[in-house]
Parts: sequence; C-alpha cells; structure tokens
Amino acid sequence: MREIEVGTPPVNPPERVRRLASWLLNQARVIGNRSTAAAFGPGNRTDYAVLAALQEFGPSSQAAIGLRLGIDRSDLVALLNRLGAAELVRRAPDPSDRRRNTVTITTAGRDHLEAMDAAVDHAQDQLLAPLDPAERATLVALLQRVVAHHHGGGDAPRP
Amino acid sequence: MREIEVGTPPVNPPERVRRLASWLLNQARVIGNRSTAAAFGPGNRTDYAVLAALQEFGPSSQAAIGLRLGIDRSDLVALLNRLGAAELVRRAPDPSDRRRNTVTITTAGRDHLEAMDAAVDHAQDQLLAPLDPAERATLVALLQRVVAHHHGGGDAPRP
DNA sequence: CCCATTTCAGCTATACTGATATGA
DNA sequence: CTCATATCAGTAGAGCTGAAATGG
Repeated sequence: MREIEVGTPPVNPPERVRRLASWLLNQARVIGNRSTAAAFGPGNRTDYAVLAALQEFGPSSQAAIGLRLGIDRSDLVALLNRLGAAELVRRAPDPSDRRRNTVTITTAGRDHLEAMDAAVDHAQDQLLAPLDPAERATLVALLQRVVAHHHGGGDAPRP
Repeated sequence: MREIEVGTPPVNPPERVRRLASWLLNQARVIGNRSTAAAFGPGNRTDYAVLAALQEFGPSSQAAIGLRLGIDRSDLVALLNRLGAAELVRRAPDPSDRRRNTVTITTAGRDHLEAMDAAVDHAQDQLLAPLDPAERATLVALLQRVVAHHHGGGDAPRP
C-alpha cells in the first residue's frame, strides 16, 4: 500500500532526465507537497513555518517574518489574515513604529503548532520512507548545504 | 560572486523548519528552477525532457510521452505546439490508429537537444556547486530512491 | 525629500480537472 | 457501447512585480 497518492507519475523517463538533480528535486518536491498537504490543509503549507518562527523568535513585524522565511511580503498579508481570523496570531500596530504590525502567536496558535508537529513528522516519515535514519540525515545535510550555498547561509544562523 | 540569483531567500529560519526535508526540497527546487531557466528559456523547462524522450525512445504518441515523463496530457498539447512551430518535432497522425499523433524529433530537434545538453550540465553544476562529485552522486541516488519509492520505479526501467 | 512597511491588484508558470470530438 | 486519444477551457496555488497609502 502506497501512502502518498501521485497524480501523473513518470514511467521510465530517459537517461538524460533521470540523472538530473533539478528534475529529481522537482519530482521529490511534488511528493513532499502531497505528504505535507495531508498534514496541513491544502494551500496553507507555509502556515506552519510562520507559526514556528513566531514561536521560536517571538513577536515580529511582517517584514521580519517574510525575510526570515523567504516569503514574499504580499503573500504574507493573506496568510496572516487567515491565521488572524483563526485566532492563531494577533496583529497589532507597533507603538514604537506605527508603520509596523507586531504579529504575536496566541495560546491557540501554540497549541495548533504543537498539534501540527506530529503531523509534520509523519509527513516527513512518509516522504523519506525508503531511507534509513542515516540516509535521511545525509539527504537533509546535503540539501542544507545546497540551499545554504545559494542563499548565503539559509541552514545556519548568521551573526 | 553568486551565479544564481535568488529573489526572496530565507534568512535564519526556525529550527523546526530548517530540518524539514520537504521545506529543503522546495528551496532547492526553486534554486534549480532558476539555474535551468537560464539554460532553457523561462517557461519551457520540460522541452528538454520531451526532446530527450523522443531521441532515446523514438517516435511516440502524446499519451506515451506524457506517461513516460509524468506530464499531463493537457500541458503536452501547448508544449508540442511550440516545439512543432519551431520545427523541433513533427506531429503526424498515426496511420495504424488515427486517434494518435506520432511525434517525431527532427534533425533540428536533435541539434537543439545536443546544444541544450551542455547548458543543462552547466545548470546542474551551478545547482550542486557546493558538493564534490561523490556527494553529488549520493544526493542524486538518494533522491532517485525517494522518487522511485513513491512513483513505483521512476528511476529505473521497468519490464 | 527619501526610505520602510503594509496592502492591494495583477501577472506568469505550474499542475491539474472536466468536457468534447473522434476513432478503435 | 466502451474505451483511448487529443484538444480545449478553466481552476487553484505559488512566486513574483508594481503601485498606493501611511508613517519614520
């Protein structure tokens, strides 16, 4: 029994394509999106990242959240509208700089984040099912290095 | 000097997010898409896969191409319209089954494919820049196993 | 004046769904 | 009548751009 359903999977692609890291990343990402779409609702896969950032770093402006997670300022507006409507975050004008909204995670938001943690772990488990723990760590480490190289330090805190 | 330009890179994301394979795959895929978008024109990253499939397996129906590469039947129509307009493929009704179009790569298509090969290699090189050859092979092999597991054999020919 | 922040309106490319016409 | 094939129309989310409104 296969846990993740795939819509239009490739069947025997040509050599040239089968060895391309960029192609494999695209395929793997579609699979990962499906497994995480089951954990969160569809469409809202970035909610987890935003709540996790607010939990780990405390109240932040929208610009700070976007910068931290690589989410566009525009997309954050609708996302925070949803999280705010669900009472998972509060959005209040910053008294010290009234251009800013200070976004704060609520108690309900913390609960929701913890509930999602289990679902997220399960999604990663499904995605990486064919790999043993050491191989999973290797894959994650290699991907972190690729991302860090191009983003200039996305995998480790910078001074 | 960084070769690949990135629009909204994450800066110091939270622990919970930084270790997620699904998140890393998304980040790496955006980087890979940018590097390949430089090799092909933007928008047409699947052209290479289609031409490679026709080169390796010979003339095929559109349904066969889509099945092989995991491309939706609908999206193939516009793609082949473009490739046909550029004279890189020929599309002729199959005399033995007139529902089908037999798609054949042209000489110009072969030339174009070979020209793209170099650009594609360069794009992979940029994407995997921080990894040595052994690490690149490891990453590709791990991704192939993940993809194969969920697609049921996407990384190796099946009988 | 210039710059930062939020918000909105819209654009493009991707992955997909559903319906239709034609033919095996 | 059924199934397969190709085509078209249209949907939904992701990533992004440009401009307006407000304020430092």
